[in-house]
Amino acid sequence: MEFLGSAMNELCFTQESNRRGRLGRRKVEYDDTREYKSKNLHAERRRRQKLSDRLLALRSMVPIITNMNKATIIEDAITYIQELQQNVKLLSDQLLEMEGSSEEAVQTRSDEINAAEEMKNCGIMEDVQVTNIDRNKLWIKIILEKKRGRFTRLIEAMTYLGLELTDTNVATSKGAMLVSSCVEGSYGDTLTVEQTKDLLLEIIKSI
Amino acid sequence: MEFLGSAMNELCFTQESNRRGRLGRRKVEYDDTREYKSKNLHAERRRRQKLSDRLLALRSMVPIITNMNKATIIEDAITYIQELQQNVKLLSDQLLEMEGSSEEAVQTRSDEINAAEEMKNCGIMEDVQVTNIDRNKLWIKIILEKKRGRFTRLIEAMTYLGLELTDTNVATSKGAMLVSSCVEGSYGDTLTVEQTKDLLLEIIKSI
DNA sequence: TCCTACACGTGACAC
DNA sequence: TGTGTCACGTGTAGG
Repeated sequence: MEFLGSAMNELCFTQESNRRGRLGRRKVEYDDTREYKSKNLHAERRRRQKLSDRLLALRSMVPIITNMNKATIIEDAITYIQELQQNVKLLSDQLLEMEGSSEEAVQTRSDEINAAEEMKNCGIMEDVQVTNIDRNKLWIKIILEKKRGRFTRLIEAMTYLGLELTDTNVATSKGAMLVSSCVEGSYGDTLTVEQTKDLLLEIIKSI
Repeated sequence: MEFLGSAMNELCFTQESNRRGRLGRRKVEYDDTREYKSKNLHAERRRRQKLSDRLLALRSMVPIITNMNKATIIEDAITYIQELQQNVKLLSDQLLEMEGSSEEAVQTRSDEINAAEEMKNCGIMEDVQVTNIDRNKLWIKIILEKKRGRFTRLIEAMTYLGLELTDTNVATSKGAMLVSSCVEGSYGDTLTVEQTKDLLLEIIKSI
């Protein structure tokens, strides 16, 4: 049973010291003139080169390399994979938690969509009416989609834009919200019907 | 220059065919009786075993293995790492987007906290008053912390629990919300002052 | 000099 | 039959 023949003594070594780290160096140049015992020499050479290339590629994927050794490259790759897996787990958990906490918001939005549909199904349209009921006093009636916090935003906007509400009534039904109120100018300003109606339309569009 | 001496012909091969896949097989048993030319034989054996172990560990980390080859193991590990990196990027992007969209909610909560503090600083306390103004008609006054959507929830709860609101007035100031309303039983039921006050306190506690 | 890590060619298998 | 993969012992370069 023969193994590792003695014909290898003639192998030619050439000292190329163009080392790239420790891996990937080429110490020996192949001598195509001499005869080899094994026929699978080229296949083995290809196999070695392929494995070396893969290892090099793996090294390029891993950010932190402690050593250039083959074994350490694989070891670093393993720790990097573990790190990535943990990262993925952490992120997905965090994402799941966030989705759980924002479930309420999603529910709210779905409620609002349902409210809008119900409102349209019942033939109720958004509407603004303004009537002069006294000197410097207007009576307004607003019909709008019921959305969470929309009444508060409406009151805030009206107050901010100089409409003082003296008596306000709110009713909600079939996905719609009806607001009727007596308003006057915050600083005793006289309000025209057209002016106020345009103002209210602007407010409703923005909230 | 000597290379690969002929003394290796005596190497003993034993045919163990307990193959685990293709990697990790032990075809050759070491013969400690014979003499070896190289002194670094054991070191080389250790190095080979270590590298093989690392490769085995790497294989165990990667879920999908197309082949048991050394090169393919590394290749699969590379693709797995790329997959994991892409996964991390996707998840972190999604998380960032979610945080951005939930910024509004955080702002709302901070507003509510500020409102509650402002309200307490002004010496305003939550309060419920119920007065009988007519047969089957009560006048109620509620002071409570202003929170987004709380008025809507209040009206919904009152309606659901059998309180019909006939005339309602809402004012917000200094982080507080004042609701005054005339109420009667939804189905003509008579309401007592105590009953209604307890009901309102329950509602406010839960919204 | 010693030690570590590497590439080499080779025989043995497996498909 | 041939092609591909593996482990082996070895020589050598660099520390």
